[in-house]
Amino acid sequence: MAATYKDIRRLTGLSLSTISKYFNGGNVTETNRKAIDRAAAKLDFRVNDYARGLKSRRSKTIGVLIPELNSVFHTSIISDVEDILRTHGYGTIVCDSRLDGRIETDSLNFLLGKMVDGIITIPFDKSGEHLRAADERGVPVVLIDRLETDYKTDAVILDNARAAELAALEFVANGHRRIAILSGPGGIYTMKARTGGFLRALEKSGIPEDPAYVAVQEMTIAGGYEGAKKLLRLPQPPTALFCANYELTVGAVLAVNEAHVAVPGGLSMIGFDDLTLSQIVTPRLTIVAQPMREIAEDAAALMLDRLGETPVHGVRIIELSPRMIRGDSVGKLLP
Amino acid sequence: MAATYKDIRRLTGLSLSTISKYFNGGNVTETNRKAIDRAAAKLDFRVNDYARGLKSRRSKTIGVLIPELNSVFHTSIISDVEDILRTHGYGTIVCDSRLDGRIETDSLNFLLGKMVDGIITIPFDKSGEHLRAADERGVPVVLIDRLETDYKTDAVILDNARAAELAALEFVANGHRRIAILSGPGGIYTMKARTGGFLRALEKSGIPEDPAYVAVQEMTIAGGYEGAKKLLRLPQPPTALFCANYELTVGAVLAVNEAHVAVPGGLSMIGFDDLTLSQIVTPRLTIVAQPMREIAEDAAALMLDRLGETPVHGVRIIELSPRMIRGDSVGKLLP
DNA sequence: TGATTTGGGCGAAACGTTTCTTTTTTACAG
DNA sequence: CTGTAAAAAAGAAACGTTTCGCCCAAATCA
Repeated sequence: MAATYKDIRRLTGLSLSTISKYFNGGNVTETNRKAIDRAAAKLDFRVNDYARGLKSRRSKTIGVLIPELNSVFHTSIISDVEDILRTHGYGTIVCDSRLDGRIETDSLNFLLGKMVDGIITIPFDKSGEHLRAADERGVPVVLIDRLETDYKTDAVILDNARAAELAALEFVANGHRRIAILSGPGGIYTMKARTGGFLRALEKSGIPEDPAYVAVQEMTIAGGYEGAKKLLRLPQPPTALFCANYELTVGAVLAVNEAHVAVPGGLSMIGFDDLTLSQIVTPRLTIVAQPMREIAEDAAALMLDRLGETPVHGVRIIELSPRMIRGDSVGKLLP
Repeated sequence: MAATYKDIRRLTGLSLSTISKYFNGGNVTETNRKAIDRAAAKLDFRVNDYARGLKSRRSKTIGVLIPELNSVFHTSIISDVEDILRTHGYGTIVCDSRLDGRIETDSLNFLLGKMVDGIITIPFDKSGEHLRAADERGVPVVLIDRLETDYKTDAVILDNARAAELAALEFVANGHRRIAILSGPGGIYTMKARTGGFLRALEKSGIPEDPAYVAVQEMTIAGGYEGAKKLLRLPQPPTALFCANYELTVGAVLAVNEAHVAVPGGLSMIGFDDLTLSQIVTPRLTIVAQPMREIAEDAAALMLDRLGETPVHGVRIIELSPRMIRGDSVGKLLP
């Protein structure tokens, strides 16, 4: 049976309010502090979060809602966010929506039921309608990676167009003209922005859009593999390939390796996200990297701000800049 | 402001107990059912989990504690477990211990504070000491993938020795003698069991242990990559390589591809876990597979059993059998 | 030294449910 | 119709905290 304040009162003779004050960081005389500590240790006491949450309407917990647990980018960011929030005394509850809008709504409500103080999410639903429930309850929401069409709130995102542009310009600067992009469904915020930015950059460089060089696949390793295979099989295969996210990059690398296409001799490649793969593959992959640590830090900071005493006005959207990390996977094409 | 039973009482004239009964699946007259439904909809009412948890000491929530979010095997299993529990009315809270024993203990206490009804964990700490806290609170624990040395409780694990044996025998049957294993630290339950099983099987087949052919690395893609490189650089490189987990397999495939070693011509390979990679790589990888869905189902079932009315006696450990999925990555070595 | 501030301590009333007990209604057999 | 058993509704007391207003003693000031 779990111990309560009453048990501590029994052992110390102090009042419940004093005990409560102590466990909430209030001031208590040295004598009482020791007495409570001793009693708590003896009883293996732990504050009952439910009673506390019921009364105070705060849980010191942040809900984290992401589309799937199987995306390395997502889980990396989330892990960092967790670490930061932990140092500020906040626990985190992670839910994944399994790429299902209904589950996403359910999970959000589950989190609200758990009285989370805030919600950090990489949204899946394209409208953000489900997030209104948080709003109505006064629970702040911070978006990561993607904006919603109908729901405006704090967010930290990448300058996706710029990221894709970096890749496009690198290819162009090296003399490439047959440049392909391997991307995800246009319904996904990031994919749309990256594909758009990529094609616009090419166009500005005088390379018209060629639909054959735009491969759209599921954002999975398998999708990347399929997409790359398809591009390689074209009668006029591209000389350069940009992969618009991490999973697509991994899949493409596998396909290219397997087809014994030399990189960069036979194909120049630029991947996405500075995660394991790009760090170990040879030749070292040139990648467009997101400042992942910074994303996590900014998201956590936005949330902690909202949770602070002083009210924050308006909506703050932080757009971070990508940077290119040059490896040896882009070759110069002689005219 | 969130609505409460009292608001529903105001709209329906019913008593709190009737309303409570209804929201807990009790019987209520048709008229009242409708009235409550209408009021709840109008008020956007949702039961307050904290009040409910405080009173009933149950949360309809299962805590899930895993070492890291970045392991595909872990997150796949967890996703399945979540799905199953969801259909039984249980929510899940996922925590990861970031491969840190102290965080693991903290997270466990966090979960207990959230009044989880049970804990499903892939433990990281080798003793399981931290799990006693759950015991003391009467919260059932189910282990997945790994057993603990000092804490006995329900678990579902793989017959790891058998899994490794399958691989070893396959190599032997194809005439291989220079057989290597790429494994993880001996401190990890699964790695120890797999390495042990592998070496014992070889020994029984008359192939003595050769330390040079046992590569121990961190269980990451980078670790697998390093380990495989090292093995390939040996003066007498192995003709066959078994990778003892998924991340190691991915890393090894990358290294082998990159070194332009033909599979199975130059090296026969057997990987671990039936996840994306093995499904898409060419030549199709022979793998030792865990019945992942079954693991998830059994773990969920063990937990639901403990949560049921009828008390369950003793400790149940389910050991599942691995199976081999033959691809084209193991070649016959002529004598 | 008496008046005033300061701050720890106390008691009691919530918070929104569940649950046990008691009362009322309903259904139905006699 | 009446009497009775069963079902449904009502009433009231928790659950373990936080928080508000108040009291008191010690410290500070004039």
